[in-house]
Formats: sequence, C-alpha cells, structure tokens
Amino acid sequence: MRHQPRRTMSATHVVSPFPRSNHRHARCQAEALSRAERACAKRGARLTELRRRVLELIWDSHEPVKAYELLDRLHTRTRRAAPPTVYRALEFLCREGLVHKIESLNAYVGCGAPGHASAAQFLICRACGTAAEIADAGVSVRLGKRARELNFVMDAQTTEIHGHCASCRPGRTRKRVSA
Amino acid sequence: MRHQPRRTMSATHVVSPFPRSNHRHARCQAEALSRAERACAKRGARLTELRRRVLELIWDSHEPVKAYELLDRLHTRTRRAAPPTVYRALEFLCREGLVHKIESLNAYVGCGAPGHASAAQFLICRACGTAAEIADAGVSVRLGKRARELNFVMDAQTTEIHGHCASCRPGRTRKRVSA
DNA sequence: GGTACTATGTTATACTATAGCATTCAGGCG
DNA sequence: CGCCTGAATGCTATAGTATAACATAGTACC
Repeated sequence: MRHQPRRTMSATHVVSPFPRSNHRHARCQAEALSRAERACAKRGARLTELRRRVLELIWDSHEPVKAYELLDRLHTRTRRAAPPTVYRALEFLCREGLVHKIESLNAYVGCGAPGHASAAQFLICRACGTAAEIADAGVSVRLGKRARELNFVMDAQTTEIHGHCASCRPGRTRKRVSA
Repeated sequence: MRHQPRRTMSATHVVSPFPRSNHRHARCQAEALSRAERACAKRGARLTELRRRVLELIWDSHEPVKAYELLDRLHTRTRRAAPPTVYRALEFLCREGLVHKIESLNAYVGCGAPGHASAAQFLICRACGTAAEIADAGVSVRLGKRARELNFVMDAQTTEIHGHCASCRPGRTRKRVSA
C-alpha cells in the first residue's frame, strides 16, 4: 500500500496518480508486481506464472487494457492463448483486488493499493487513455448513507469519471505519457 | 422533472425510487413517455415511432434491459428488427437523456428526470434486478472537487451501486415487484 | 418538385465473454 | 514413492454485445 506524502491525513488517497512524464515506469511496474507477490503470499493465493505474466502486461502502462489485447500479447512463439486463459487470469486478479475492471471501457487496470479497504474511484482521460485511481472515503460513505436511507444493502460500488487529464487539457499541446 | 415531496430541500433527489409493490406501473410508464414527449418537443428532438416504442419497452419495468431483449420484443408480425435498429434508438435516447446505460450490466434503464442537471447514481438490486436512480449533488460535487485537485476536467461520471433492495434483503421473503 | 438531411433497413462482422470438457500440475497422505 | 484430490490451464465451441458500411425511405425547407 502506497501513501502519497501529505501535510494532513485526509479521507482521500490518490492511489494511482496520473504519472508524470518523467516517472520511472519500470520501477512503478516492478513495485506493483512485488506488492502483488506479497499480498498473495499473505493470503495464500497462488500468483502463478500465467497470472503474474498477465498482471505484468496490465502494468505495462497506466491505461486500462482490453482482454483481447492481453490475449494478443500473451502468445509464445509456439502457441496462441485462448480467451478463457486471459479471462480466468483476470477473474483471479480482480478477485484478489490486484486489478480493477473499468466497466465503462470493458478494460482492466492495475490496482495501486491492493488490500485497500475502501472503494475506489477512477478518472480516465479520453485523450491519452490514462486512468488514475483515488479512494475518497467521503464519496463512498456518502453513497452508503444514501443507500441506507433507501434500505438498500450495498455490497459494491463503481465510480468512473471521464474527461481530460492535466497533460491533455484542451489548449495544451498533447503530451502523451508513454507508459 | 419530478420531485419527491420532502420536508426540507436537500441536495439529494430520489429520481426513481424502488417502486412499491402496489405502485400503478401503467401510470408510471405513461408519465415517463409523456415527459419524454415534452422534453423532445421542447428541444426539437424527434421522438419517432420507433424511438418511442423502444422507450416504452424500456419502461415496461424498473429493471435495466439488455439491447437484445429489446430487439426480441421489437419484432412485428412481419419482420424482425436488426441490432443497429435498437442500438440507434438507444443512442438517441441516451443522447437526449431519456435513458441511462448501466455500464456494469450492459443494460439500459429509463431516466426518471430527463433534463435534470446533475449526475445520477444508480442502486441496483442483485436479487430482483430493480434499479433506483438518485441524484446526490454532494457526491458529484465532491467528485468534481477531487478531479479539479488533479487538474482533471471532468465531463461525465458513472456511479453504480450493487446490493440488495429493501424487498430482497436477506432474511426477508423475497417480494419481487412485477414491474 | 428538388434538395439536403435525418432516420431506418440490411448484411456482415468486430468485439467481449463464458460453457463445458480434457489435461496437467501441486500438495497431502497412506 | 504412488495415489488421490482439487486447483489451474488448455482447448473448442458458442453466447452475448456492438458497430461498420451502404442502401432506402421519410421529412423539412425552399
């Protein structure tokens, strides 16, 4: 679990920020994998070679990836993977909280804070495709309150925000972050 | 636009409540259609016979409907509709704010308050499938604030909550609402 | 009536996801 | 060790969701 340095503890964590153009993505990806290793070890979940490879492919960038793109990139010299292969790996990774599905895109993105208690919200740039993950407890608590008022028992929430990130604001020269 | 009677004006509207088992759905549906007629008339949008029929089918219940279910129900004695027919109608209805797509279900549900300014949130019951729509300005404003902190320009937000509605709470005899 | 535009029809196909069954692999246990 | 069991993967087929591209028909406006 990674915390941003903040002056005061707040209810909002930026779990996965929009990466700076100069960020060392290799390190970012390696850290994600090692967090995943540790999380699985702790829980006795089996992060097999295949699952690890899929997770690594997902962390190749900060853009949500389609299942069939993963499939294409999974092939070895000898053989080509079939859809259930990747969907099963994705199911595992989502179940273990290592990956989130972005429903509005039918795509998958690595979770910046596996094991994080509260619900996540995503900001997705229409221009560069990058997704940032935040965890604003205020939002989830408030949604929980609204649900309770309707006698609704909430067990999952999905919040996805589309728009333009700082690097892709209209009027700015589009500065696509490579990873 | 329909407001619930409330003691105090609040930032949260229940746009489409979970219907009571005794609610007169025919009236509910008719009102939705007439709201749609008026909204389109005001904006000069053409609510054609086909589009109206699709909207009516969507309002046959408070459960989000799949595009292919609509397709099945659209057939006339003579001919069967093709996918683009229904997808185009759905595109229009969504564009005009008469229908919302529930991304996590790939399904479509009527909007209880076309023309409503702020973003909507949905509560969807896993048991009976019914979806309620609320518009909690607090949630959307807060998300907007979070976005701004990241220099993100938001232009759409999706919030979907899954769980169990009052009629389907565990321990209660499941009381499925017909419409 | 002609023209431009919008809407619908139609065929084909792309994209997303799962069912069902065979095979392989890892770990527990006699 | 060899057997058993359950989990993981391989594999084929198919279900489910959505759009491209082009033809035709309806509508509005002059």
